[in-house]
Order: sequence, then C-alpha cells, then structure tokens
Amino acid sequence: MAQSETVERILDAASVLFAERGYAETSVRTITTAAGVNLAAVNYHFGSKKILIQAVFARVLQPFCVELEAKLDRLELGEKVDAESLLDCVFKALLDSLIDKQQAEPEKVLRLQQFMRLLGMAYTQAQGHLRRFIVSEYGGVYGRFIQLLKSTAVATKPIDFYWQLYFMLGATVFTLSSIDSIQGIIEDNFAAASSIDRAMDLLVPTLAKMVKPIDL
Amino acid sequence: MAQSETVERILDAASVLFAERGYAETSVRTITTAAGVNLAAVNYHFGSKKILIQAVFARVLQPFCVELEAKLDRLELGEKVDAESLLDCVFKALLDSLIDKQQAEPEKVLRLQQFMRLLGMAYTQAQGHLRRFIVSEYGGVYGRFIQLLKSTAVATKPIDFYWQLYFMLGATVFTLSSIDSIQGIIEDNFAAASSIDRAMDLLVPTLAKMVKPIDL
DNA sequence: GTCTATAAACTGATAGAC
DNA sequence: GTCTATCAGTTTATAGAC
Repeated sequence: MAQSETVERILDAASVLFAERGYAETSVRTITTAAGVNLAAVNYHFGSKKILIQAVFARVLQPFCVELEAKLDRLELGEKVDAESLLDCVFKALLDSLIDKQQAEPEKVLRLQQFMRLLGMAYTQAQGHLRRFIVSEYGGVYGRFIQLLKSTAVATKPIDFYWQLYFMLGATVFTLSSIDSIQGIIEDNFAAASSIDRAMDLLVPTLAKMVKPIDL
Repeated sequence: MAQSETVERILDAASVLFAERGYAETSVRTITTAAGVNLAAVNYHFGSKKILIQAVFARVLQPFCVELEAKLDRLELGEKVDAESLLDCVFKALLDSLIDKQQAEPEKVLRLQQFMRLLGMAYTQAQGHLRRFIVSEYGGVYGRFIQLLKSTAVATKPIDFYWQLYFMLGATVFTLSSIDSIQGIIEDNFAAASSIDRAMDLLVPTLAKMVKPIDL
C-alpha cells in the first residue's frame, strides 16, 4: 500500500468517526480498524493523535479558506457588498470546497454536516491545541470576512455586532451539525421530504437579518 | 460526613468538570478527587458514571422546568402571548432557577454558562442515554413551549418554523456556552466592561425577530 | 512502510475490611 | 457510609522484526 493511500484512508476514517462521536470518544484503534490499516500507522504517519486531529481539520479548512479568499476577491471587484452576498460567499465557498470530484448531492450534505460537527467540537470539546492551531493557521481569512461584514453594518454598535456574529455562528453550526436528525424529526411530523434545501435557503437570509441594523 | 453532603459535593464537582471538559474527558477519579471524596463514592451513591451524568442534568433541569411551567401558566392568564414574552419566560425561568440562595451576579453568569455547556454537549457528544433521559423526563414542558411559540407565528410555514427554532436554539446555546471567552475577546477589542448584560438584552429580541413571519 | 508484541498508563467498577 | 486494594478492560505510544 502506498504511503499516501494509508494517510488518506486514516484521514477519511478519522473524519467520519470524530464527527460522529467526538475526539475523546474515538480511539486510535477504532480509526485504524475502520481504515483497514495497522494500529501503529497513525503514530508513524502523524506522530500522535493530536496531530491527526489537526490534520483532519487542515484537510478540510485549507481548501475552504482558499475558495473563500477567491470568492471575496471577486466580490470586492463588484460594488454590492452586503450581508447577503458575503454570507453567500461563505456558504458557496464551503459547498464548493467539499467536492473534489464528481460528487452526488446527498454526499455533499453529509460532508457539510461533518464539517460543522468538527468545527463545533473544536469550540466545545476540550481541545485547546486545536483552537490554537486553527487560529494560527487560518485566522487571516476569518478576520478579513469579519471586517467586510462589519462594514455592511456601520449603524450597529461594534459590541452588538460581535455578539450578533456569535449568534449567527451558533445558529449555523448547531443546525447544520444536526441537520440529519432535525430533518428526521421534521419529516416525522410533516411527511415532507428534502427539507434540507429549505433549511439552507432559510439560513442565509435569516442570518443576514440578524446583522442588519436593529430597529426592533 | 453525611450522605447528602457527599452526594452534593460529587454533583458540584461533576457539574463544573463536565461543563469544562465534556463527559468522556472527565474521569470518575478526577471528579472524586476534586470533590474530596473517595473514589468508590460515585458508584456507591449513583451506581455508575452514566447515572451520575443524568443526575447532574436532573438537578439543574428539574427546577428550571418547574419555574418555566409556572411562568407559562401566569403568561397564559393574560392575553399578550407573543414571541418576546414567551422567550422572556424561558430566560427568566432559567435565571430564577439558577439561584437557590443569595447569590451574586457573576456566580449567576457562571451557572448559566455551565447549564448551556451541559445542554449543548447533550446534543453533540455521544450520550444517547442522556438525550433519551432528558426527553422522557422533561419533554412535556418543552412541547408546551413549542406549541405556544408556534401559535405566535401562524403565518410561517410549519417546516420553516421548526428550522427557525433550531437556529434560535443554536444561537442561544453556542453563545451562552462560550460567553466568558467571547466577552474576553470583545473586551480586548473595545476595552468595554460587562458586555454580557448587553448580550442577554440583545438575545431575546434577536431570537424573537427570527420567528417573526418572513418578509425578507 | 508495515507488522507484531508489548510497555506504561489510565479507565470504570467492585469486593471486602472497617 | 467510607475506605483500600485490586480487577479487567481500555487507552496511546513505541521498540524491533520483517
């Protein structure tokens, strides 16, 4: 087995398992078994479980950030930079970065959910090393996006803007993290199929509304 | 040491540690050491770690649900049942249920954050037994609240309402879970103190706006 | 680069003395 | 009700043969 294939298999298995159960609940043994590789392979290729966790994040965050930078560049060439278009950039960049090859739609939703679960756990689980890694590696694009979004809400007090930012992040991460089970609950109650598309359609305008100047 | 005191000390220590690190990352040894009780005390008083986790939840959810029922009863006696007043019930019930004795304000914020972190982890961490426990024990009040809130948004399509409900839950849990670190970040940038009150003031109207009929 | 074997530490839980 | 001692199982990580 070529080296790269083993590394990829480990990363694939770890991404799925971490997103499903969390970091602490997923042992290296479970990962290597699921990946069909030897137990020692994780320590040989990555050095430790912590570095593997970071590698899982890097593999998904790196293409996303590249894609987001490009989309923000393009957006700033035009003139209409409002909250909707900025949020649209983020979600489009996210969805675009999740497909490498020819991938079906349900697979994309699964990857989106996986990404959000990993991201949410980086905040909630005790993985200080992970938060530090993400900020130091990918803090740049994030800061750029924040500044752009902030410039669309000059009427909002800066402190209020920051709180609203976290409201938005929470709504997004929480919902998309559990999008399959929420969809299950909703479909049980309404016998309606494919409400996920509706959720995505609702999310951007709802989030945009949250950062619009307050006149409640 | 009286029995009840040991039980309380274990529950206190477990609440703090679970909220800080998560369930899987907190060992029974860590809990008993922090509580200053014997290692065997957890299994003697609770039977298992799982039941201890449920007990931690019950201790905080039970008074909250009682308080919420009472506040909803009182609200329904009047006539103005709108989204703001309903959300106000939830947050007021939550804050009221967190103070047993004469407790200072910063302690209340800590408890609020602890509650939200525990709640968030019940969703994200692999604790199926915990979700089942919560639904079976406290699903009643939750359902009542949902129905009341839904009746204030009859113009919204039911499916849209449910998605918005999860947006709201996510914004709340995520923000209040990390309210100390967010406040830290914000205070670093603005040299402004006590922005937490502002966050709470912003949260209810912002959430209410989210379930108001869409005219974006 | 992959394997087996094993080290060293930690986990939840329990039996039995006090 | 609390204690010590310990079990049986798991964890991450590594040394050394191939």
